[in-house]
Amino acid sequence: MTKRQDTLFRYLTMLQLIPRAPGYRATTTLQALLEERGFSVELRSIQRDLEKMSSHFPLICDRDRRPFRWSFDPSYKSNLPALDTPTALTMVLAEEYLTGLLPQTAVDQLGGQFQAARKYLDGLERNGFAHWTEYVKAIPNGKALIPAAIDHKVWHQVTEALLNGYALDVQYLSRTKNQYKQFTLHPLGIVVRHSVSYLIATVNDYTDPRQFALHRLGEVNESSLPYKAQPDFRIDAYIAKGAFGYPVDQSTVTLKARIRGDVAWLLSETPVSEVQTLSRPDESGWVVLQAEVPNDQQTQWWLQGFGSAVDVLEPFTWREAIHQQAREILAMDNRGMTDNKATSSVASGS
Amino acid sequence: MTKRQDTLFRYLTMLQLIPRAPGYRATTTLQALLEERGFSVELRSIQRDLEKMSSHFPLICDRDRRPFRWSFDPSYKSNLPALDTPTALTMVLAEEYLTGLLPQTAVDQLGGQFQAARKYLDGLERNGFAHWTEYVKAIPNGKALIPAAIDHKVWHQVTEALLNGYALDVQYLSRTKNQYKQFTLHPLGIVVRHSVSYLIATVNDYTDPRQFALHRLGEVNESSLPYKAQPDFRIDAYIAKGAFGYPVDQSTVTLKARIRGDVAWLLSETPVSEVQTLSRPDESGWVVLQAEVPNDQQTQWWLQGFGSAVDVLEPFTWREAIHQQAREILAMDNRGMTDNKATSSVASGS
DNA sequence: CTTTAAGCGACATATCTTGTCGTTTTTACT
DNA sequence: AGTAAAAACGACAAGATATGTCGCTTAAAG
Repeated sequence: MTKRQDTLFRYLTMLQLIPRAPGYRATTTLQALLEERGFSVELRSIQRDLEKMSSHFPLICDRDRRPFRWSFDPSYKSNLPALDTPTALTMVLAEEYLTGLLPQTAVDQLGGQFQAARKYLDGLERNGFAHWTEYVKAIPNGKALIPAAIDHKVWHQVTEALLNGYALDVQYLSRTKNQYKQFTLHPLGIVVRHSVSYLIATVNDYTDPRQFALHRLGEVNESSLPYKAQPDFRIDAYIAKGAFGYPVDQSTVTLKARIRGDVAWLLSETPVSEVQTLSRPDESGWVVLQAEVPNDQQTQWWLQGFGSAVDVLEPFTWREAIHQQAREILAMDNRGMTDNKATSSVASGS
Repeated sequence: MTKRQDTLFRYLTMLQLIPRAPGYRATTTLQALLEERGFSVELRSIQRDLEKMSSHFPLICDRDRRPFRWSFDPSYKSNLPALDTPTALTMVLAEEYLTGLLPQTAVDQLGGQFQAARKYLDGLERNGFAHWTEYVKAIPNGKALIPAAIDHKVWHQVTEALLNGYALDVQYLSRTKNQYKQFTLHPLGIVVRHSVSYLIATVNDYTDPRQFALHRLGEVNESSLPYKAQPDFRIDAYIAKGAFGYPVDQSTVTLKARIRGDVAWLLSETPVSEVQTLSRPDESGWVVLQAEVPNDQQTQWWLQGFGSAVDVLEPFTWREAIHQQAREILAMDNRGMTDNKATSSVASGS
């Protein structure tokens, strides 16, 4: 009956059934699971197999309980060991976050992992309990926008070209005219901003980097032209210059603000900075926040999102900027109520 | 010399060297790569191995070119096949996003995968080119806050308890008094909001769900008390009720707003809604946006973040809310400059 | 104290693995 | 086109391995 050449695959299957410690699988459990998968073997064989493999893999055996319990060393980095509940749950949460942040195409590439995690959780399903999707949730930060769809091939080609250093012949859908134009691009970098992905590249014979939204790329093919590198290009510097609307300043400023109690609560749980102090609440619950924060647009927008729940005291320029916005909003109010159309030119002058 | 166990390892190694289609590995290439890894075998053996494995794995063989080219079926969901460039890049981006969104403990659990991806990209390194970290970047959405640290064991225990349905004896660090209190929790759900994770559970003999920030949990142990389920609990409904400061309304409203050209550009790339129209820009570049959006706080905050670049026309209540905020900010201005303390009560009345 | 389920050692044998060699097919080069 | 080199393929023999089986030991459960 042992006609199988299956031993190798049984080994593989076994390894994938054993979780990392503190999870474990008893020898008898393993036998049952293997049986399920079409390997019918004596318990003796399994015992032998485990012994044998433990000299090649970081397997741990708990011999204190009688059906011996086997696990992987928890620090063993490999994708062989079976999923455990925490990991599976983490993956599900990760997927929930990533969908909408990364191009769907890219998320799909990790799909196998996520699928395995979901399958694992489905297997845990306990009766009389709602499906696990009913009690596990990630609330994303900020408003969820609808990410632009990127063609599978485009993502593939672009990443390959970038990392292997070759030029691409592309069709790019120009924003202004609604038609495709043909370029040869020399990839310099890739930036994913919110849910839009951009290829940074030089065009044809030019040397200045430009951005190309991946979802605007049509045909993409490896070019026969040689790749022209720009060894001095650094993506950090490029972004810092404000190429993506967020001039990033490496320097920090000291932020000082009065914040409402509920906001203070948030910030005590997730500080905005390593260096952050919150005063005791005053009689009406407001707190003074003091923190070292990056001197960038991003931070200012974040503050602005709190509206009147935050009163920025310093830096003064930030305070002024926020108040300026408020004045502009109110200015729009006056006219907005009477005649929207007519105000366009005035409002845009802000 | 020909130890049996080597065979298992060779098989494993081979599988991990074969990428998904359209990537491929030629038999001879495989031989060289195996040699590198310490397996010196005849080419014949490799040919045999591949044949054998292809009856157990979805391996594809391109027999048109002479050194046969082997790949995995691209739809094969598993973490066995070798990484390819797009996948590796995606993982690196994913890690960049997830760090700061999920508890570090949780991200560490996926660490092995990410590590493998980085190692893969390191291996591609082309000379005369900056390290890949220099040209691959994710710009996170919104301000990055510093996530609270969660103990490894806590995450493990909580997720296990939730999914396997048992009660937990915990020590919870009360926010008000700075001391631990002992509870028995009956897990109902888990919510990750920005970078803070909460366990939703009923306490002792009560039946109302409450939230427990995971980073405030000290000792966590499986309880000897029986688990008390709340079969009617639904996390979506719980969140929708506003438990996390974001009352979510399933209904939608028609948003109508005048937006500045640059904002319109953003929204054309990543629409805020499936149903969205943008007018042609007027003479000063402003555009009228019309979209079906969820009637929730999140959306309003998002709009507010744009400041004066967006002039909400409808719904009128939203417009009013935004203007009210603006007025409050300006009100704080007048007093803020003279005496911060004194204004607390006024401002907090908002 | 008894019973039962696992672990363990030993062994014989069917089965696999692997290097080798000769033949065939394909690719590459002149 | 002709030839040489490379790779695939089939076959085979020897040595290595895997597996069922049996009897004994050990630990937990009742």
